[in-house]
Amino acid sequence: MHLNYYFYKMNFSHSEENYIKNIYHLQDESGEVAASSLAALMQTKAASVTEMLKKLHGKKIINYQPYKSFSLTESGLKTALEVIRKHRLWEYFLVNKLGFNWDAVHEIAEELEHVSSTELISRLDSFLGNPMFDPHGDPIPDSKGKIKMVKHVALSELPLKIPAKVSSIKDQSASMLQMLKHYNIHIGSNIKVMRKFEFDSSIEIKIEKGPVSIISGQLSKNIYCIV
Amino acid sequence: MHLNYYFYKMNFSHSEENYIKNIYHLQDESGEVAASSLAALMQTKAASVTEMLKKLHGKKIINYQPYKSFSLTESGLKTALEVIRKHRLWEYFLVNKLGFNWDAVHEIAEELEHVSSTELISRLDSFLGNPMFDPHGDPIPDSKGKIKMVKHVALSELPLKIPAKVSSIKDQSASMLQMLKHYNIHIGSNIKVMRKFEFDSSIEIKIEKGPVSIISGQLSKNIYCIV
DNA sequence: CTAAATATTTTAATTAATAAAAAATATTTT
DNA sequence: AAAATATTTTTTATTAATTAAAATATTTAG
Repeated sequence: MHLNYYFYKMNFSHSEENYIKNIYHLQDESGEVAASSLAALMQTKAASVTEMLKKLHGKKIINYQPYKSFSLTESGLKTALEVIRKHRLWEYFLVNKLGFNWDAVHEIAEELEHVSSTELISRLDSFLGNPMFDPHGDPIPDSKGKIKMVKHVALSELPLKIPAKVSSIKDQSASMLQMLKHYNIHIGSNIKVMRKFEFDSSIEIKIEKGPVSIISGQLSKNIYCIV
Repeated sequence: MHLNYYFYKMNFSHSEENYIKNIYHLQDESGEVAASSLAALMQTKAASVTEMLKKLHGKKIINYQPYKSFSLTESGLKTALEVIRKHRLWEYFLVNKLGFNWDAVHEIAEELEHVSSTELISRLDSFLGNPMFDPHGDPIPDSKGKIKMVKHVALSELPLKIPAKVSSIKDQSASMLQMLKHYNIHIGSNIKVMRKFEFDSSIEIKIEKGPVSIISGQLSKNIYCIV
C-alpha cells in the first residue's frame, strides 16, 4: 500500500487533473466552490461531481464536508498550479515556437498538460526562456507554484486615459476574433480609453501607433487588460 | 453511427496505438506476427492479445484469421507509421531542443506520441527542420508515412575496412552507456572494423579522428551501423 | 500418421474509471 | 414552516482493459 510520504509524487488521472484545475479556476474567482458551479463548468451532472469530490477528499486534495462548498487544500493548490503551469507553457511553445495562432492552441494544450514528466516541463520552461505569461496573457506559475497575481480589468471598467495592455479575451468565438482583427486589437496591444458614451456604453479607444476607434459596450466587456 | 469514410480520421486509444506500433515493429523484423511474440513484447497474456486482435481486426487494422499469424493492413501500417513518426519527432525534440540525453527520452516520448493533433506534428516537424533520423539513429517516417529503409548491421557483422556510421545501440543499459563513453563511441560516429579475432570474437575498430581500439564480441553485437 | 506439446481462442469473471437517473436528504429561500 | 433548490446516496450502466481456466486448433516429434 502506497502512503503519501511528503516526497512521494502522487499521480492523478486526466479526469482528476481536469477537476482539480477547474476547481482552481472557480476558487480563484470567488474563494469557495459549489458543486453546482463545477458541474456547470465541466458540463456534467451534480452526481458525477459528488463522486469525484469524495475521491479528491480521500486524496487530501480538497477541504470538503458534505453539502458544503469546498476549496483546494495546500496540496490541491500545488497540483492545480502544476497542471496550469504545464498548460500555459505548452501554449507558449505552440504559439511562439510552432507558430500557431493563439486562439488555436487551447485544445492541444489540454492534451499536453497531462504528460507527466516534471523534468520535461522544467526543461521546456528553460527552453522558452522562463516566460511569465501565456499567449492569452495569463500568468504562468513558476516551478514552485508561484504565480503573478495579475488583475485583469475589462476595457469597459478601465479609467479614462490610463495606459493598459490587452491581456486576454473572454469570448473567444470566431465572430469575436473577426471583430478584433477588424480593430487590429490583439494580446499585447497598448491601449487607452479616451471617452465613454453613456447612451449605449460604447467607448472611444486609442490603440498605440493606431487609430482612434469606437467599440461597443459588449465588445469592451470582453476585452481584458493589465494596467 | 460513425462509418469509416475514407476522409474520416479514426481515433485510437493509447492501448490500441501501442499494440499497433508493436505489431509494426515485429512485422518489420519478420513479415508476420504471432500472438505469442506480441504478448511477450508487450508483457501481457495471450488472452489479452487475442481480445485486442479481434478489436483491431474489426477496425480493419490487421489481416487476421483465428489461430493464424497476422499482419497490418494498409490502413494499419499507415497508423503505425503515424505513431512512430510522432514518437521519433518528439525524441528528436527532447534531445536536440531540450537537451535531454538520448537514453532518457523514450519514456517521455511514449506519452507524447499519443497526443492526437496532426497539425501539431506537422508544425513540430518543420520546426525541427524535417529530421530524417531520431536520436537513436532510427528513421523518422514523413507525413505520408514514407520511411527510409535503413539496414542496421551489427558491428560484429560488418565486413573489414568498410566505413560505417553508428546508428543505434541495442542494449541501452547504464553499463553499456558507460562502455560507449569509455570508447568514445556515440550515435553518428564514423567507424571501420580493421581486424576480427576468431578466438574470442573481439574486433579491432578504428573510430574516425580517434584511436584504434579492441572491443569485445558482446559489445560489438550491440552496436548497430548504417553502411 | 498419431500422440503429445504448444499456441490460440473462448468463456466467464474481474477491475477500474467514469457517468448519471432516480430517490433521499440537507440547506436555503420565501 | 413550507417550498424551492442543492447535494448526496443508491443503483444502474458503460467502456476499456485484463486474465484465469477451459476448450479448441495447430504444430512437432516420435
